[in-house]
Amino acid sequence: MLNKELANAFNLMGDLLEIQGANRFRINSFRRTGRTLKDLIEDVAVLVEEDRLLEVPGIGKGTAGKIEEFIEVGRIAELDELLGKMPDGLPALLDIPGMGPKKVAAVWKELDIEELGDLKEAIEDGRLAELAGFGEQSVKKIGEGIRFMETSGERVPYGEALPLAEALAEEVGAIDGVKRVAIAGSLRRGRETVGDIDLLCIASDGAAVVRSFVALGRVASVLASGDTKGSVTVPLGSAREMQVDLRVVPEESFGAALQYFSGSKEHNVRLREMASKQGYKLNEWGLFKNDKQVAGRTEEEIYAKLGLPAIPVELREDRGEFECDAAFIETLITMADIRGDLHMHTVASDGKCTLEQLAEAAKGLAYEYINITDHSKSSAIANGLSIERMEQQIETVRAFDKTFKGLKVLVGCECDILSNGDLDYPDDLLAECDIVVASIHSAMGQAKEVITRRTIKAIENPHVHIIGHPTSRLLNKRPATAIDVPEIVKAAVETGTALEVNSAWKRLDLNDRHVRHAIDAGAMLSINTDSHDTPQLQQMRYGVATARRGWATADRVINTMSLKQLLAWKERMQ
DNA sequence: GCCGTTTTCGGCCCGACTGTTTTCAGTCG
Repeated sequence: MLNKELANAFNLMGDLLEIQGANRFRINSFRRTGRTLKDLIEDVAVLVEEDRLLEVPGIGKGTAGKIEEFIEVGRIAELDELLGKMPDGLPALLDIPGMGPKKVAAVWKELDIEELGDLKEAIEDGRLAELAGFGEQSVKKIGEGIRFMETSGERVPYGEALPLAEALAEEVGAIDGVKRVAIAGSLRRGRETVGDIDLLCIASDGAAVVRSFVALGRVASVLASGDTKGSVTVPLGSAREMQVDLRVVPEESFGAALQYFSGSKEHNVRLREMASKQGYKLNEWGLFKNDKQVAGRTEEEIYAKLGLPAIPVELREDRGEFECDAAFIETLITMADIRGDLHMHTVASDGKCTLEQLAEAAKGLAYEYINITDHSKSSAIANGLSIERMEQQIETVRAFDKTFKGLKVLVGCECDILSNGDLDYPDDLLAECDIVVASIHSAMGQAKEVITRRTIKAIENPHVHIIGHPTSRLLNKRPATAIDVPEIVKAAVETGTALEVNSAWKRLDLNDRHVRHAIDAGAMLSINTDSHDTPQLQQMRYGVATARRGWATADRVINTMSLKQLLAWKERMQ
């Protein structure tokens, strides 16, 4: 919580300084600190206590002092001072597309605009259009920006944005003269949520392609339309809109453009700095030495010229990826490593399909095994199985497995971790299962110590193999519980219990930063779909992307093991 | 404000699009 509060404080300081027209490098520095704090898994107070704050890249004497000040007295004097100089509602105006620091400062100083409502009034009554530098077009654009901000709302989950992006990519591919289309941006990096969709294509006549793009049937409004770039909004569902950007590049620049528009911004800034130190210039058109292009057709050749391995796109967040070597990259988990899925539900509890349907669908994915995990008795809403029904389920699945060809069907359960940390089934019943997933589905509001202790108790049960969706968050719906992730990781390392990377796009739990922490600490993972219907088995790719973002290697993921290895791993645990 | 394989001072990524400008500033990614 402290990390987040501090991150917000530093970001706000950045905003306030920007409106004031302060040194932009100082502003960037505060923003970088804000981002670092948001990314931090460890409690920043622990870093302060152990005197390790200055070891964090981007945090120097100045920002460290402010962090310590905040921890000691709960305030940052400079922030208070800045806040005193301008209205509370002003920084929020920076979020409006088309409104930058200069324009926000102008409307405040010239028109006394202090918040969004004031700005809307000034648009209505024509005062804004009269302001120097704000012509009719600017006002229209700002009005549209406000409308977009109000309808787009929160960032869109990966699993919702990707199908839309794939459909759009297909439409762009059908435009005359387009040779190749790619999805770039945070969507390509596999971020759990995205703000917009970035598309890239090869074509010689950029202007013509952009004209066709902004005229596509599903386009709601056109934000920009030039010779190489078009920017539009498209509806997502009934009430929301998403921004979609298309860039058109020639074939020899495709790799450079793909690299550039895949980001992240932070990764690219570092890469360009590295290029510049080696006497190159890097931009979206290629890598240049003395104005001569030396790379750019593929991403790989750019990284190679700069003496770097081909850094996988999921790692490009400036979280240490420039230091990792090619041998490590080879070992990162891929979809091809996945041999089975260990968490799924049938009609016996709250699933929509039968055992047979799941097994057939999984066979189609060329898996070696699946694990059937219906809910336990306390999950009444999910039609959890009583002890008697669970005993019956074990017999049913075992009998089915005997006759089903081409895939091993294991029998397990998703056993509730009760509010006191006890499991919902007795040990002797759990012992009959192949793989047991234990998850929290109740009392999610417990205090940090309570819910952490509760989970550790389940981790310590020798019949539990996997902790399902450890933080219980639902993207944009329900925040994570107060659980102390470093603590449960520590316990899981000690017992050998695997932590789940739940691949359902609404969950992605553990998230990428948690995975990175778990991997660094030596924990084992299990990437599962938690499918309640056969199409959901396809969501494995979201979990694998999340695991890659957390630097997970295949040898640390239990469902990359062969069936024999998996069962041996399980025996060793006990 | 941060940082160092030219550096403890002097840098700090780079180009496209737009609008209101008559040559460029602001915004964005």
